[in-house]
Amino acid sequence: MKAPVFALVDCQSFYCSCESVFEPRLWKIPLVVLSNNDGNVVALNEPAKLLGVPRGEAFFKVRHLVDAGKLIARSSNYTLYGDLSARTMATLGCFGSTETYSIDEAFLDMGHVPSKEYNSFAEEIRRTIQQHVGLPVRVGIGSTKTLAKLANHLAKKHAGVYDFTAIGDIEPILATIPATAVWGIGSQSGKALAANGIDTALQLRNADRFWIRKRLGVVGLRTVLELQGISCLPLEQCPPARRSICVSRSFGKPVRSVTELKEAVATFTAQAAHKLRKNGLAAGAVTVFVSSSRYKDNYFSNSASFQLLSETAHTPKLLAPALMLTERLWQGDITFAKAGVILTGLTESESIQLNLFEPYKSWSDLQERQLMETVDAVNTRYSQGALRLGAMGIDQPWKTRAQFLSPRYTTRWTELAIVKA
DNA sequence: TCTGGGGTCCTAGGACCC
DNA sequence: TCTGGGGTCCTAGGACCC
Repeated sequence: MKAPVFALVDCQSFYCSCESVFEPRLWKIPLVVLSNNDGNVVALNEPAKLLGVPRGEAFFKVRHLVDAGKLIARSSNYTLYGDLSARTMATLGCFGSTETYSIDEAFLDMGHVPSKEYNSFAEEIRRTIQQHVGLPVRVGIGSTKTLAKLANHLAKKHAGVYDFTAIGDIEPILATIPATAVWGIGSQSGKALAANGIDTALQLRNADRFWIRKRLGVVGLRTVLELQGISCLPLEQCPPARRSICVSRSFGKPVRSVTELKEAVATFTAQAAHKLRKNGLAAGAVTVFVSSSRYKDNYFSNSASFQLLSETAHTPKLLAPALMLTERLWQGDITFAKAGVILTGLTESESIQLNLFEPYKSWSDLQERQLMETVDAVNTRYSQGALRLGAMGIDQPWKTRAQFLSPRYTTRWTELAIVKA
């Protein structure tokens, strides 16, 4: 069998690029995209990096640059990014078998491409995605996923394409890369490695396997083997079933009343239930978590779960326990900054096990489904929350800030870009 | 004043079983 | 005082990813 070869294709400064596709002046000027609640900087384009803004910086610390006209900020517009991501993945799918790894990255099986053509193939991918979607992508190629990821990292400094398989001896290159730049080596593992004199990707590749196994577990061992060119992670073409669905938000302003906390949890529950139905799933348990601000003294966080009698995707059936849990978690002396809802115990909604102790009423099950289908259809047609439960509130004073939101150019007729000629 | 969200996997430890 | 071996399942917490 032919040894595998992987490409890792990722979009350059994905969120910023999505914003720039529909507002081309942004390609050339410093741009940042903010997290939910306009909290911190999650993406920067090249000009913004040159300005010295660090990723993850709290927005209020760089706000003066925006006020001075030196920096443009956008709230995150996940509707837009999700749609451009889907278009990018669809285009990439024309080049071979793919595994979507994140909103802006995918692995591609290169097995069917003659090795002499890797480079031109990668260039063709870049040209095509640029033409079809308008997004710049980079391609890294390697004999394992970990090496392909590392090659992609190098592609940032090599005109967009980097191919490890074209290089006879990669050791001198690995010696220039910090171990923490390797996929799977985070800050904690990085510390453990550094304490044992392992600072570079080359040292990691040559580290003692038994020590790695003991210190970093099987995941760490796999990383080392992959660096050695031994492929341990196959291309996953069918993503495994989701195990959980989570909707959580920081509040736009502090929440002190149980009414507001319940409104927020009700809203998150409805959103999570909508996601559930979109995926054809039903949930067996609901978890609610709440917390105060991490950045203040007396940080408080707590969570509680409720096991349902049988799996459901019916919003009111998920809402009742969620609200009950919220009342239990609320404390009068706490200022809440964030809450969330997690649905677990997910199963395909077509294969729900009936519960022996719960009355079975097929007509009401059918009615419930039809009701939810109608609600989803109305909300898709108009906007999420157009049709909602009273428990979600009207004014929603706690709702997330998004002061710099761009239009949903590709998914709303009313928000289409207008071209003046 | 203002500091994100949504996932997965692994491991260790406890409960429980024969 | 001495007190087996092996397995499963569940959960909480940690680490990682983007």
